[in-house]
Amino acid sequence: MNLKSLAEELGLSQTTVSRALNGYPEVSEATRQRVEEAARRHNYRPNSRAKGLATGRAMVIGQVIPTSVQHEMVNPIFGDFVAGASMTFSRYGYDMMFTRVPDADESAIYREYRARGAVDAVILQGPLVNDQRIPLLNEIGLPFIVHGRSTGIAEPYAFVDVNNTRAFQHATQFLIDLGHRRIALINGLEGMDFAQRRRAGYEAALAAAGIPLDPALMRSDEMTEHFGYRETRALLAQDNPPTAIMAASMIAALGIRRAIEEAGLTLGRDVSVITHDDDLSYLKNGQDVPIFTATRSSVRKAGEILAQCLVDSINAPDAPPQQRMLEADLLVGRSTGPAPQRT
Amino acid sequence: MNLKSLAEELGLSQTTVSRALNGYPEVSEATRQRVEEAARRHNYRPNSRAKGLATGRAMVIGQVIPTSVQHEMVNPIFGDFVAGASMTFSRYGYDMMFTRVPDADESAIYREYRARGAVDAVILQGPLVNDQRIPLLNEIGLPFIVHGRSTGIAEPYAFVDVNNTRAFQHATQFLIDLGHRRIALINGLEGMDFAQRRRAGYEAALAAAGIPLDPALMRSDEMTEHFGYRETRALLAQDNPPTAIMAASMIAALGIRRAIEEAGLTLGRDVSVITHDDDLSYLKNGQDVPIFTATRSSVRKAGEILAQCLVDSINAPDAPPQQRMLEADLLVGRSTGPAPQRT
DNA sequence: AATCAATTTCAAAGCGCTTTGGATGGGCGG
DNA sequence: CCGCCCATCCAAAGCGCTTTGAAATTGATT
Repeated sequence: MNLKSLAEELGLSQTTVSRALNGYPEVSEATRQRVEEAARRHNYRPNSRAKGLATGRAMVIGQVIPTSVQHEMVNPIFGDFVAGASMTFSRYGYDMMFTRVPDADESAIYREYRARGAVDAVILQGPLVNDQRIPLLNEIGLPFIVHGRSTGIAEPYAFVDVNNTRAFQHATQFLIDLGHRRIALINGLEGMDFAQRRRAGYEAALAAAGIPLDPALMRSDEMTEHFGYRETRALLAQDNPPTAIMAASMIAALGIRRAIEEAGLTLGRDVSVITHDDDLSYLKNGQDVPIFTATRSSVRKAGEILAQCLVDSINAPDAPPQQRMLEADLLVGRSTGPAPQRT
Repeated sequence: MNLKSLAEELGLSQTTVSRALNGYPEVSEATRQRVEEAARRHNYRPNSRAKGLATGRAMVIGQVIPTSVQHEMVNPIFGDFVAGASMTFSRYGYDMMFTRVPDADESAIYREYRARGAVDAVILQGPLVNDQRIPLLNEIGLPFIVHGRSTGIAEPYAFVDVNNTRAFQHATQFLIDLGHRRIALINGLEGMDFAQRRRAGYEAALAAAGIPLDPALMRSDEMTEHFGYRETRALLAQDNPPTAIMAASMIAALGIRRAIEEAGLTLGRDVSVITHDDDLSYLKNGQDVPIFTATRSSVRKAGEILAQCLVDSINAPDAPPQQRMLEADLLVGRSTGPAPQRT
């Protein structure tokens, strides 16, 4: 069923039927009713491509699937983020489209998106420090919003980010208040902007307490279970092992816990751990009482908010870019306790 | 840059330029070179919507984001599956599109996809036993392929699935050979087809060994860390606790391990665990030696294969539906050992 | 009854591409 | 030198929608 046959059946012109369905005022209420009824009866939906061609809008948001270059790892937050964003987008009639290419040459994808008119805007995931994708997108004129931020980019851009610095500063402070002095940081990849900010928060808290930084306590890599395990094992084998660990993700924290227990130590007593928790649906931090003390910020909610910002900015292209900061909650669970007394 | 201006600049007709770029024979090699050079120079790409409108093909594959109805949980395999599938699709010029709606009324989405002509085919995730989405898709004439299978559906349909029954039968057999007699099953949701098949494999192995089924050892629910933890805790508190556990997912297995260690027991010595491992990029089962003995089958590879099958079937619509079975490997790790002697 | 404005409807153009059904011209055999 | 065929190119239609500009209808006003 297309517009033409629907119009013929109703004895109306395509114009009138189109206007009736799109809520234009210049069509009588009686006619509108009649058209809507017929459309419903035939389950009529305007053809996406034809509509897009006529309006010049794709009603599609693009996203390059965020994989780390190193191990081709898909970002574990991907599913939940998309679930959140997609919820909002579908309410406004947008579809989400994903692309992944072998060479991870993202700039080529963006240029292609633009040239093909495939999308109205894109979401930029996993921003690096001084991420050159941002000037690129501005240059080619493809509207976008960043999930996260990029230190070192001067030009304005829209983003939704968690206040990582503050979250990690508070959390580290919390450990210091518990008497910890040897606090390790198991962080994400150095190049990632969020990792820099978390480290900054960690460092700020230590500095405020007059605790000198110890590079031997700071590790960063891709946030896998194995990374958390490996580094914790190494940390605990040191001469002067940490009594507490700040971790950048739940998944790494699982490995941290494994290493702690394997060493015959008890989480929250011998070693305290605070992790960032993206509140992933498949990896809840315990049921009622959190397993880990955590800085929590729902990535799904971030997706919803980001989608809303993007829709708004598409509808008001001349408005300045929206910038939203989300605060993480510090949830106290069973993985933290007072620093053990030196014997 | 569009076809028209490109043609004007070259002093050719749109027809010729279009043919040159699409590899038709009725254009001289010299002209083709000239056209291709100009297209490259201007970074010309045909507008997706215009091309789709003219050809009647969307070059888009749809997928409803697989969330469990119960807890709105996004399937943790989502990211890796998409990464795999998207790889293949992009090679053939297909984009992937995702939709998620509040009410999870998938049938409405499929009807809409069809009516809008938004996609050429869809991927069906997480099939249930006797999944009614399959007859629905056949009825509305939307090409599709199932990731998994659906017991009880008589009509033919295309699928790519892991041989879950055999995998779990072998794994259970492996435990039996190690002397285990009390083997628990921590399975996915009952309604899921894969859960039924895994249970069938488990039951078959027990039956073959003459071990009676004990319903007290069989649990099923959404495969979260907490579920694994909770049920293992309960199992270990029983009068006659299991000496081994078959688990349906790595994430559940993490909770199982937590419960075992919390009970002061040792994984692989006091309690053996075998889990299914989808080989998720962010949750590798150890580095060199697997942490868990596991039935492994890469969901990313499944995505690649499934995408290939779907592309093939789109290109040969009259061929019978493709059905691919993947075998899981049994990887022996450190989570299994001989059954402890009763004292 | 005639006029005018407002309301309602419509025909046709246009979005950017593919594809059908010619048109054009050069090379070849007769 | 003529006619035919093949290689090469093109004009125009069509995909299904929106939107412009104009026409038809209605009702109120003189």
